Amino acid sequence: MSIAGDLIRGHTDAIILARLMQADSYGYEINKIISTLSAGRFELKEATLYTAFKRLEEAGCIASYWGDSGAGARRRYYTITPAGREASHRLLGEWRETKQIMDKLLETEE
Amino acid sequence: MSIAGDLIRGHTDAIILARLMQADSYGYEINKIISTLSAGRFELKEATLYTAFKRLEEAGCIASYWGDSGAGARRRYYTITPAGREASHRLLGEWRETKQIMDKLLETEE
DNA sequence: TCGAGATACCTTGACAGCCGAGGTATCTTG
DNA sequence: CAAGATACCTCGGCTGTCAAGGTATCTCGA
Repeated sequence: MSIAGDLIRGHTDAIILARLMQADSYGYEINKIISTLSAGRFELKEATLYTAFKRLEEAGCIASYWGDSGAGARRRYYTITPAGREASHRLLGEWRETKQIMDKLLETEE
Repeated sequence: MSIAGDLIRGHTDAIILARLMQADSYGYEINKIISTLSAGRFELKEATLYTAFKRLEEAGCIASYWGDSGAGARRRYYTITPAGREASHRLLGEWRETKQIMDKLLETEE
């Protein structure tokens, strides 16, 4: 991975929820979307992803159901809950704030 | 802290090195500068900060020396090394990349 | 003079998230 | 029927954060 995992640590939930705001999805697909959108530079490891799913489901942010697979093994789909939408919105706000502050702290030449 | 620590996890080193690129400094001061520049929304805890100093010194990115204090207790000043400058530059690049990718992953409305 | 408060540094142990490694099951295709 | 893609899951180690607690120095006011 070109970008160290710790750089996205703490953003994992935000990324997953943002995906589920678009549409229901499942682990394997979310992983590929992230990889595609980031041109391969972000890559959530499976263990990380499933840990996050479990965490988010326990927190009531997402719910899951077994769905049909077009091809391949069975899929566990995740859908976002109202609490998840709220969390997603909050996390997006936090990201924007983080971005501003980090820029202030790192970009010293104006 | 309004911004969870995990959000800046992985950026701590970059923040510290960026500070030391400006001038030699010491723990207590760096902490206050970060707090000030972020309007109190980022706040590295002391334990975190000193852990980071130790890590960066062992990695050869910074060096330290005891300096005079104008008022108060003795201070351990840190200065950035050539390796630290390199690391700082690299981390800044990674931050810019992270920012772009995160925006792609989170900001869905164009 | 002496105690409070600011300055300043440091360590320990608990905790949480990331991930390497390994495992299971299903479906398609040759 | 074997190989490879799809798809899910767990365990254990590692690393960074932080609450809590500790030490020492200096200033200033009562």
